[in-house]
Amino acid sequence: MKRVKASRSPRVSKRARTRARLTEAALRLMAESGINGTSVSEIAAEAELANGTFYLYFRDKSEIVAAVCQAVTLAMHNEMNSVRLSLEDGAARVAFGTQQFIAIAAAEPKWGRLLMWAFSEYAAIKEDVTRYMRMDVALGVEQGRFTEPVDEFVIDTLLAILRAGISSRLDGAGAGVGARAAEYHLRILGMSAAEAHRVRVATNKLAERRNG
Amino acid sequence: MKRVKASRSPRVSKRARTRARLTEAALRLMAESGINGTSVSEIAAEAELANGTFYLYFRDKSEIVAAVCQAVTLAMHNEMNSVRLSLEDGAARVAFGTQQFIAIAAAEPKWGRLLMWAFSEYAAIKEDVTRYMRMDVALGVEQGRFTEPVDEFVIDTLLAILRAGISSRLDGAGAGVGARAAEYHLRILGMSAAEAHRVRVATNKLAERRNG
Amino acid sequence: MKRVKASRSPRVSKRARTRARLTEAALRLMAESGINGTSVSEIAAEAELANGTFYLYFRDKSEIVAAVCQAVTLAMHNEMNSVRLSLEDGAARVAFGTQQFIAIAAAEPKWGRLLMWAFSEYAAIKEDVTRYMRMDVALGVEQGRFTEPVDEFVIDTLLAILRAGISSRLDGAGAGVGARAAEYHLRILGMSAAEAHRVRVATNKLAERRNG
Amino acid sequence: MKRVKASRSPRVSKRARTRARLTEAALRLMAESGINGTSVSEIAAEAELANGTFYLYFRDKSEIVAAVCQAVTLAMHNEMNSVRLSLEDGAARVAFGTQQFIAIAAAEPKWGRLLMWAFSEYAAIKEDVTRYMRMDVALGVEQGRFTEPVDEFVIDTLLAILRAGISSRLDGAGAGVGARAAEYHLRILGMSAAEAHRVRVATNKLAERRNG
DNA sequence: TATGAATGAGGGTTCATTCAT
DNA sequence: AATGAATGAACCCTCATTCAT
Repeated sequence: MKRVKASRSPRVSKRARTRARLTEAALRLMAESGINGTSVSEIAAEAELANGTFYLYFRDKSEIVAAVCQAVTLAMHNEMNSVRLSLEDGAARVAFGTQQFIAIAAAEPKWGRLLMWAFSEYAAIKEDVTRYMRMDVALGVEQGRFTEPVDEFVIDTLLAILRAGISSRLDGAGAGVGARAAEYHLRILGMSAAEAHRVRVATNKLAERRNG
Repeated sequence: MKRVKASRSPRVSKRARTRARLTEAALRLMAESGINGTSVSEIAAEAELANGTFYLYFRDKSEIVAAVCQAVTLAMHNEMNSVRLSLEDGAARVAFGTQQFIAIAAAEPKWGRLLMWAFSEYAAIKEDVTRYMRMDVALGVEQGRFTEPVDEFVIDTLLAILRAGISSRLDGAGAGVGARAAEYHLRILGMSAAEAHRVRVATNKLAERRNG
Repeated sequence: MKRVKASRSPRVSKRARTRARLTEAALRLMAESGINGTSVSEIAAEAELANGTFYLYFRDKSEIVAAVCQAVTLAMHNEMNSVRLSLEDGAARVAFGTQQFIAIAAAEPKWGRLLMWAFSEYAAIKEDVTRYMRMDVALGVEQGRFTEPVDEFVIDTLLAILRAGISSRLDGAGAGVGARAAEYHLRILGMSAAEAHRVRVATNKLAERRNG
Repeated sequence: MKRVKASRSPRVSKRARTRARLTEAALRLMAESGINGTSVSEIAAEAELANGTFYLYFRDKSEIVAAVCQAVTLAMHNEMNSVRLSLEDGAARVAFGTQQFIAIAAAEPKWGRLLMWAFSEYAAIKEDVTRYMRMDVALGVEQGRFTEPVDEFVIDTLLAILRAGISSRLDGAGAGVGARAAEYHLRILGMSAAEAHRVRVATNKLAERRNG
């Protein structure tokens, strides 16, 4: 099981460790039961801390929600960054990022499920998730790979598709869904279905080589 | 002794009027604060009724949620049906339906906002909303207008885009968003951006003629 | 199924018939779910009457409880009176009455169950049930059949045993329980176990003859 | 960090004290108004605590009911155990136990009244109360003191008599009722009235000697 | 006589948050 | 830094009873 914040190394202060325990506890519970479905007391209990201790680390419940969501998206970005940033083609980056993001959410369902809840119950998640997406799309636009003028609504659409992909996979759909979401992203950005398919397949091969 | 038509306002029974008052109150409040964010007492108060009266009309809170959501989607479908069903081309129907659905949600923001909340907090809404969508897509597929194989994930994707469109408009985006969402739908279903654009524009002209 | 108040004969006014419908409905429901577990609205619904109609026949809920309990105990007394009153020996009457009361409660479980609830939730039932008991015991005392001085506590004890007997039978115990309760009654009143047994057996034979 | 013994009143933890306050409040109120007739809010108020505090100590209302009933029956058993267990004759034990149980219920009317309600509204009380009774009866049977075959119905009958005895005393009857209930128990178990009387009187003398 | 809509107090329960220790 | 007891408002829901028609 991956930890959002690992390392009990002496480097990390006790305060930070306790905070991490709370964050991890919250992640476990919120992935299971949703954000509104998880109470502060439950989080404290899961972290083996007293009720009131929670408030020494977070001003209120919303603050830990933000922390958990940031931690998760950060971890997911980190997982995909090394390969993703090595791709020079913006279209390839978009394709890879989408696929990978969904794959990670499926491989680490706690993260995926938390995201799903967060999309519903914590609006600010949008910023965290779209950060990488905006960069890749902007790169592709700059490179003339996309014909669609890029604005907020395009990003919203891409995000909506990403979300649908994660949801599908968590409900049991196969990995193909990730590939399709990637192609849909490219189509939204103006590529034809055929072109999008070609890019996505090529990206996969490239990514495998970099990964292996 | 039941009276068939004896009340001062013979059109609607008192029971029906009170029920409507509750449903409308619920719609107003839920559009504003969400489904979970609206309490039964608030609904009763907004309808100027006593707390317990609510339960003479709905078995529990979930029942009024269902009632409100169905009422809204039904109303929206009715608003768009006459023109939509007159279109013979499946692609045109998809384009028109999407655009129109978003337009209605924007014109009647209570409805739109309720839908947004329902997407998050009332899973069953999906069935109500996708009903027309499935029909139009199926028609287009039958007519060979779409190349994308249609399965649950495609529908989920279309729904996600629809949702993004409504959300954008409620946040102040202009009517162009509806048109774009329509084109995105067609792109997802396999059409190129250019083709999608052509179909959508043609559909709009046709629809205007039918409407006026 | 026996009716507490039968006869829809023209003799009986409509008012009385409606009242009876409410009483019977209440009996059915209260036997099933207890007195506190049965709401006024449920009673009205079961009687196919409107909610408010109830209050045209009973001042409040407690009044129908009393009515139902009286009706049931009256019916039970009537069922056993013809044979019981023909017995001249007070001890025989006690034995027969006890046995018969339990037998009736078992044969008409609605009645039995109502009584069990009433014992718990409607103190006044005691008067209704002990009426016959007091008479029979007094007769036996007068005849010198019982040595135990009779006071309220003896009656309470006999009632408690009767109740235990009904409860047992409703829980599935066989008819033997009624016979034993009868003997226990006689023992409480001062007879030895052997004597009590003899009287009870003789009474049974006698009663059968009168019955057949 | 848990402190083993640091509070100003080291004897009992604050938690235990608050729990006791709730239990005692519940006992007071339930003795007065019955179990169903006592609300959680009333208990909290009587204990001078906030409504929600109750749920830090009991999962739900049923839990405090069980706790109160167990506490009462346990206390009553403890009060009578030292003498009762010193009696070697099963019949004496039954006689003493019954008398004593009723005497305690009368001396501590809160306990008695709670029991009366519990008999009606909390079925599980039967097990708690009959525990000692079953042991004593079994002992007497083993010793050949009782001729009545012992089964569930006999126990139910004994319990019913015990209950009648407590009820009588709470309604103002004198201590004689306890003695009579004891004799009735023996009669039910097969002893003649005279024998039962003898045993009971002898037991009383013995018990007084042990007590004094 | 009958209806049935309406009331509103009260029930059990949850939970984010505070605070004395 | 940590505890955990305590708070109290809010939530959903039930029901005996009233009243205009």
